[in-house]
Amino acid sequence: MSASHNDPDAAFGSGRVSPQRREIVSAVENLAGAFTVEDLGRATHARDARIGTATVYRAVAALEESGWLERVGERDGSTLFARCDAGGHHHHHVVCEQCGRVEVTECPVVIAAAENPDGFRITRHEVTLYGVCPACSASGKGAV
Amino acid sequence: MSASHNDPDAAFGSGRVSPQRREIVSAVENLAGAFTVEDLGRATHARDARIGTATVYRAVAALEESGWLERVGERDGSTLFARCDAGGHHHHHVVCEQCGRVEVTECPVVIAAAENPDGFRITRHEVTLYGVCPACSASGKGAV
DNA sequence: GTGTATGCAAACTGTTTGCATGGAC
DNA sequence: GTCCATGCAAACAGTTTGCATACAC
Repeated sequence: MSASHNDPDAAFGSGRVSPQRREIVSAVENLAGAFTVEDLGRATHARDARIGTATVYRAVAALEESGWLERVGERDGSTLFARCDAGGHHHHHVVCEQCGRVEVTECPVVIAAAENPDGFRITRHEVTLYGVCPACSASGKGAV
Repeated sequence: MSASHNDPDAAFGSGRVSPQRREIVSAVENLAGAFTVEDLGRATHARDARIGTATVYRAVAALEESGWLERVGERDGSTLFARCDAGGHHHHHVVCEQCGRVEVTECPVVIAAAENPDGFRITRHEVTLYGVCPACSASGKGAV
């Protein structure tokens, strides 16, 4: 089986898989949390210094396209991504403000018809929850 | 009374008020919806062509600081702003996807303790609702 | 008179794209 | 053999900043 759930090659769906892309996928798996493209580029460079920025951006775009990565928010001016295997089902993300850990959460938005301000018909929503994960809570540090 | 709720001078709080800033405030009031800094710059230029981009950015920052303007989302790569007089009370925004009209809405997020994924302690959330306002609904156009 | 807002242009940051080359399939 | 992915650098968009000048207070 060349496409187990841990096979980097599976992440790109029908796209081609190069050694660089394998490194990028592997780096994402080691990051284990929300990251910017710059974070990922840095992590990837630690493994192979010859991988260019554009390659990382293009790989991230391909991974997002295939559904293996998801946009989970933003930090400063940069987009935050995270590995996500929630598939097509409606969900949102919780991001730990201390370690960046990301978990999938059920949709916490309840919109009562009476609350629709001025009769807006709500078509979609964007939600990101921020919090502190159990591990960071246990370590006793306050919010940064 | 030099600071009625319609007095442009009041918008800047303790900041100084120049003719340019008055024009900018006035332009915001005419835009009446979500806008980018570029939108605002264009509207302002229609009134006084000599107002520079940096001035608009700085004025927007000052207006956001004073609470007169609020960041309500983003469109493409640009930040969306809108006039907001909800004061300090917790609220969110609904943006009409057709005309850009913005309304304040009560917080639609309900987080049951049992739903906190893996025991995250939720500290804050970002929510933006998108929809179609009554006027646009009435005009019968489908979503763009 | 003092200090802040302006205007211009240059600088910056995150991201995308063009093009020639190497490699996946 | 074909076509896609790479790498480099240049291009880009949105936004910020430096500096001398004008003006609000």
